[in-house]
Amino acid sequence: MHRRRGRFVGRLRTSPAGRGPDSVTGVSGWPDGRRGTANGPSPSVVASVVRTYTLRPAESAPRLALDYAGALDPQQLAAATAGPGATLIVAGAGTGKTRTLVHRLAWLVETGTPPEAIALVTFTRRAAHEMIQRAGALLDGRLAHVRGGTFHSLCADLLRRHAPRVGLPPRFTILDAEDAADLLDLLRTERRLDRAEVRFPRKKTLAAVASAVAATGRDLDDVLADDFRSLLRHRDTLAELLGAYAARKRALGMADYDDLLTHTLALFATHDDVRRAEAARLRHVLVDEYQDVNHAQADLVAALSSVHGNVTMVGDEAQSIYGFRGASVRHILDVPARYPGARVLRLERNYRSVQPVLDLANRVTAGAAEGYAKVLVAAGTEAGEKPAMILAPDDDWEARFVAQMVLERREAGVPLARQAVLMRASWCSFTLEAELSRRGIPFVKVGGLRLAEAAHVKDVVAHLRVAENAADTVAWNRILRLVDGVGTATAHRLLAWIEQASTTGDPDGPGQAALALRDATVRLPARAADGLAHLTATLADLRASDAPPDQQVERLLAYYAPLLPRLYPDDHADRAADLDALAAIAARHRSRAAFLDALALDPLDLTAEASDATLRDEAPLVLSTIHSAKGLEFDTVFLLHALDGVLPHAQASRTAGGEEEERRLLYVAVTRAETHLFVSVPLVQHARGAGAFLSEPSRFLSPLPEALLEPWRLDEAPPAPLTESLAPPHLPGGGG
DNA sequence: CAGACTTTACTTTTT
DNA sequence: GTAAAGTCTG
Repeated sequence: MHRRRGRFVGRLRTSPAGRGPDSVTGVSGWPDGRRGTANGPSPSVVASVVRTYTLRPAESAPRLALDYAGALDPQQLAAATAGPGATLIVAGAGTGKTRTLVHRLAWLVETGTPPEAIALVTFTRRAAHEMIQRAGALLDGRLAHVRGGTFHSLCADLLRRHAPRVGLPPRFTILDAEDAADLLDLLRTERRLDRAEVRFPRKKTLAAVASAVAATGRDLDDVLADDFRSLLRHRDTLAELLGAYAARKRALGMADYDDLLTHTLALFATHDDVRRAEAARLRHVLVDEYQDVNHAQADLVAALSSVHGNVTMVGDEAQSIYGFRGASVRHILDVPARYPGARVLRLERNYRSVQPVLDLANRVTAGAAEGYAKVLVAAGTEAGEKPAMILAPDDDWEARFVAQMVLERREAGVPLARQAVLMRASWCSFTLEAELSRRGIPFVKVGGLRLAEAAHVKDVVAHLRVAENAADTVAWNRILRLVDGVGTATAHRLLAWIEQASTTGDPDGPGQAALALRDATVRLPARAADGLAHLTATLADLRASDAPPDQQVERLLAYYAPLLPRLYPDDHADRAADLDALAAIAARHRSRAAFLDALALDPLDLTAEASDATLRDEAPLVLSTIHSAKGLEFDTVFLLHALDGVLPHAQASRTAGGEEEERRLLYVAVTRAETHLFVSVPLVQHARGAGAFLSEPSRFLSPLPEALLEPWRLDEAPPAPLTESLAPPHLPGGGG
């Protein structure tokens, strides 16, 4: 296909002035008269045929398995079948973005792009899987070989193949956010900053600063001036500390999440042959949720598409909600400048929601400081019900209302899995979770604390990591402290020695001496001798083992499980059960290294496992943070705790643009709903200490737009504990 | 010096 | 209600 790129005709609309929602700028991205040949054979194919040959009408050749025009509306069709070059698809909420992308995948493959030469880049592995699965259903099997994954997993794969070129061992460790903070804490302590006279920022803050620098490409001074004003006084100390952090990670073969991106960029910058080879493997790059890319990710997209120049970016600047992670809408707005000649197509018809839901969504964005031109209009004709604002006395009432309404909707024919409860922060659903359990309503919780982040799981994983990379002092630090008789002092002495042993030459291979703590010059407490011997024997077994990962976990548990009662006296039994589940998950991976990568890059793997039991029963209700619900849709949506201070979060107004991002978050939540939306406000919040305080509804919803959001008051007899189980469910008073 | 115990300060979203 | 930092005891 060597058709000339379409002229840049469409443009991003960022101000309310201008064309109405009906304008079809998307289709006009095709130069006039070109549309009819979109699917036709390319001139080069025709030229290679020697015999005289009569072309069939362009519409029917080449024969495509799918009826794209029948399955898509004109804007979607233009997007799915756009020609080569750069294409930006601006897809408003609910406009069939996934449908369009899936058809685009199919179309690319049908028109000759090998599936394995297509990269589908998303922010969560779940999104990639879902899309490839849906595409697979369209074009049986052929799309399974599309390379789908997150930016981070893509970079991790690439770096494993080229690690030495950026100064990393091939078995480098991937540090998750907590590990990164732990390493920074180690450096902080080494420098005695914990005893400094002026309070020095804590490890989490340090990690946030480091990440802001890496993800946004700004220098430390700018980051401090913009986002961490209070830390300006520590500027020099921070600069030194961050330098040491980078050096230490490199010396010990560790990479944090941001390093995966920036090392890949550095690899491309210093090894142009690698960039060319990698980019040449990809005939087409598709990026979902482009409004949420950060500086490094935008550069990666450009690099990965730098040979063939075929890149499709999909996004909606009204749904940008990852500013805290370095994302900026600037990148999506800059696409026309960065990719001269890029097509900008728009999807504007909302197929998801009934109009009353969209009216509320439009109202939320109407109050934005920056105007959004988007006015969502429902494509369907179903009238729909007005969203409800539940004025609940407190979160106990809120929980009972939601549980009851969930059951009511279920009776009305909406399966649990088609309903979702969304919240700003993970804790907002604690009361509801108890209520759901009490009523036997199965649910899965997405987002928030994960099993992979639980202390006992991290303990086990740390052992595997040491077996994989004996220089991984973050993991060493963790597992040494688990040994009875080893505390901070001994651990630090050992760590220093391990670092030295693993960075200097080692005749038995890197880290062997460290692994066995052999020849350690460190004085060890006699009490710890047994424990350490047991530990090193276990590690040596693991190190030498190429048994499947689940067997390695079993071997490890023989050592670790007996420690549980001492480490976690209160709930060691529950934790032991988690670890059995972990072994089962390990069985799904082909090697220890693959298992460790998956754990670092795709922690959702574990929560999915936890839900297996409930899946056998009935597909469960979905509880999710708004962030994790991005891209999903549900018949019925409940939004919990729509309170000022929660949404917008009290902390959000501290950074520039923080509050506007919270508004977009509310917009994302509202636009997940297809037919029914319940926004609830527990008016009395229980304070942590004694007492309670009155809260206000979210400022984005006040004054309460009663024309768009119908107030409901709950009316219910107080539960009578003794007869509760006999009483039929009592309906809350509807209508206000 | 390890580890239990006490006090104090926070408490978002995720790869 | 938790996590980090500080205090005490064997």
